[in-house]
Amino acid sequence: MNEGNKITINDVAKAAGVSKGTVDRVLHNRGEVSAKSRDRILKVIEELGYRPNFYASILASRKNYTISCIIPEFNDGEFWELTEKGIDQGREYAGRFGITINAVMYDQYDLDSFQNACAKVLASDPSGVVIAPMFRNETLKFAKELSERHVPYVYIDSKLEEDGYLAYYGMPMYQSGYLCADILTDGRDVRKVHIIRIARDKRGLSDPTVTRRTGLIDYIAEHYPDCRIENTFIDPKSREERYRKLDGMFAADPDPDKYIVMCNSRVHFVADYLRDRGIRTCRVVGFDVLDRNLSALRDGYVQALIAQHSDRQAASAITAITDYLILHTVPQKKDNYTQMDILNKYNCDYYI
Amino acid sequence: MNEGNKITINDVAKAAGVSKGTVDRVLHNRGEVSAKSRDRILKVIEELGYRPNFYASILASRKNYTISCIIPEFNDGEFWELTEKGIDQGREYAGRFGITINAVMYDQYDLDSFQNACAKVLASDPSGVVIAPMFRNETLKFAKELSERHVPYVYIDSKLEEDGYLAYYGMPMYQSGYLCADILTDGRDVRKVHIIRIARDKRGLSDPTVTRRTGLIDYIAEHYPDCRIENTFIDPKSREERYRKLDGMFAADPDPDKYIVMCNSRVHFVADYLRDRGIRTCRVVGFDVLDRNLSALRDGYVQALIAQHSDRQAASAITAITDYLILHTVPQKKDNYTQMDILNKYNCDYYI
DNA sequence: TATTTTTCCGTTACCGAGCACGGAAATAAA
DNA sequence: TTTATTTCCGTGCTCGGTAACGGAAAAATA
Repeated sequence: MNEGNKITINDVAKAAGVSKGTVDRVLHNRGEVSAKSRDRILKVIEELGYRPNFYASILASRKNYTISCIIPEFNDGEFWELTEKGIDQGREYAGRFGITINAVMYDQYDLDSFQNACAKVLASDPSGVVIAPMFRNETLKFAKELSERHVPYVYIDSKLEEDGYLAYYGMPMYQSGYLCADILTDGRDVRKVHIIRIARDKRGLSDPTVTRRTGLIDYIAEHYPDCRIENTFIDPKSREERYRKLDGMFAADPDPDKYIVMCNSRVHFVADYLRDRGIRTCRVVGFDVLDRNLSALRDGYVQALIAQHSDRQAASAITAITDYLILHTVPQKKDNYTQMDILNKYNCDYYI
Repeated sequence: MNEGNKITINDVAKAAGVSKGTVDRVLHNRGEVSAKSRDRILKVIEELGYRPNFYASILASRKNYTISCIIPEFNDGEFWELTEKGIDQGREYAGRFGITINAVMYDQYDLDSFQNACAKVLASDPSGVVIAPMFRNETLKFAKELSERHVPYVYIDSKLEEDGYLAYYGMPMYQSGYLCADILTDGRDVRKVHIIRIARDKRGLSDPTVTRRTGLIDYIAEHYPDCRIENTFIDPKSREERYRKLDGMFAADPDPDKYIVMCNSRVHFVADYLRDRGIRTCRVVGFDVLDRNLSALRDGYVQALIAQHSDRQAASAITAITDYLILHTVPQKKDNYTQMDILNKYNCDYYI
């Protein structure tokens, strides 16, 4: 609202008995103001409820703000593509305030790559940072550096156990696993659940879906104490390997009505297998709205997807920093858990 | 982006060999410009890719834009409350551009009240209008008047079969009914579905949920050809009357495992009844996230809710008009169907 | 006390656009 | 041809801040 707020910097100056130059100096902590007039001006600002007009401000100051976004690199159709879309949305908003957004990608399986990305961003002297962290220690170090430089930063996707960040936007991981189990079992007489997991070759990598899997397992334990859980590891790089593993899984379990779940966005691997083998008797649930997952959903090889608007997470992160830089406002809530969307073949086409 | 775009009105003036005053005149069609220089200026603007700086613009022009929102009035906890929240969000966005939002409510069961609201809005000479229409003919008349005055207007919730509107934000009603039926039946052996409907005393009112009910019925017919559908009408004003009707319904149908659905936001009526009667054997599905519906969901008297972000619809509508007024941009898509959210007890707490 | 150095603050020229005002040039009327 | 009207356009002030510049007053030093 700009209505009653017609108080300008000149009004403040007049009321404080100084010139607007002096008021501007205290507004921006530019020094060269005596303690006495500083206090007086501050008091007047308070009393009058002065709020600077940010159009005038942006117009006059030829500042060049930059927000850097650090996210994992990706191929077409992969999870992080949606995040990049959100960055584009954020760019549009921030662009209106003359803020430049630049995205820096890293290999989420390579620590060096992450370090490089962080170093590059630090070197570019950003006004704000959005980060999707994958390596705990490195991120903590990075966050500390940002804090010391008073650079605001926002976590997306996941966050760390420190509290220097301006905000966090992500999904409640544990609950998403719990929810997923509920949808998978669907009140039926479930005796066994197959969790398909990605075989991770490199050690020392934090698996972001472990919390989710815990939620899943807890639900099963609470609601289906007699239900067995079986893990099958597949290789994201090799189709043949995957098919061999899944063939093995099907051979070992004679029951054709299987309950299959994946805790990450790669459920299309399972769907492809089922399609090729002509298997339609399984109930399959996975996560995230990749194109390949959606078509599996439409074709009936996947019954449900749990989705999150990771685009909105990124966009909100950029908006938060923009508002912080321009309007000097802090997000209403620091930790923002985005909703968990349940998609099936009847509502997925309207998911935007 | 404002980066490469450093071309100012002065650059244009210089390039066209006129003064900025003249450029400004053609920019705002204020006349008093010869056809010759007009064309030249237009050409230069095109060539240079000039985009006016809207900070400067807003700062200089002391215009007073107002957007009026016409929605049904409501009591605490009712459906339209969420829309009003969205209006507040929109107000915050629009407020940044010095735009005032004012909401005008009407009695959705009273034509006169709607007419009054429209007349009042027209009299206030708004810069833009957001409307949730309930009365077809009156709305058409109103829309025509707005078109003639070149006042942009946006439909929310539902729209009409004319195309003068700037945008529309709402739920796909038919599909929501279809989806609802899928969730209600849930792949089970359903023989009978009870639709609980609100008894409408006044005639001539368009029931916005009729399309939704059609989708519901179509799904049943396609997937459960032998399933019977039974309608029960209840009175929103009288609890006793409702209980009598529902008692009757339960008495007439001996099967305790009933499938019950409501196509509007009042499913809490059913939940209250079930709670009071201690009935936990039914599967109940309804619409919209009222507080009373949510607690019914948590307590297990309702199994699922189909929700829409009607707050975002309103906020988007206001954003669209704001951007149209300030940035002179038109929404990417004219018809925007918001996603249908499936809520159960495990994800409803994260629905925001 | 005279001089140098700091501290502190007012003045002023912008930023990019909107618009009122007044006047020159072109046209119409005398 | 002179005068009255139009048509058309440039000038200059404004909006609310930003920040460089320079100078007066106060403090420090000689």
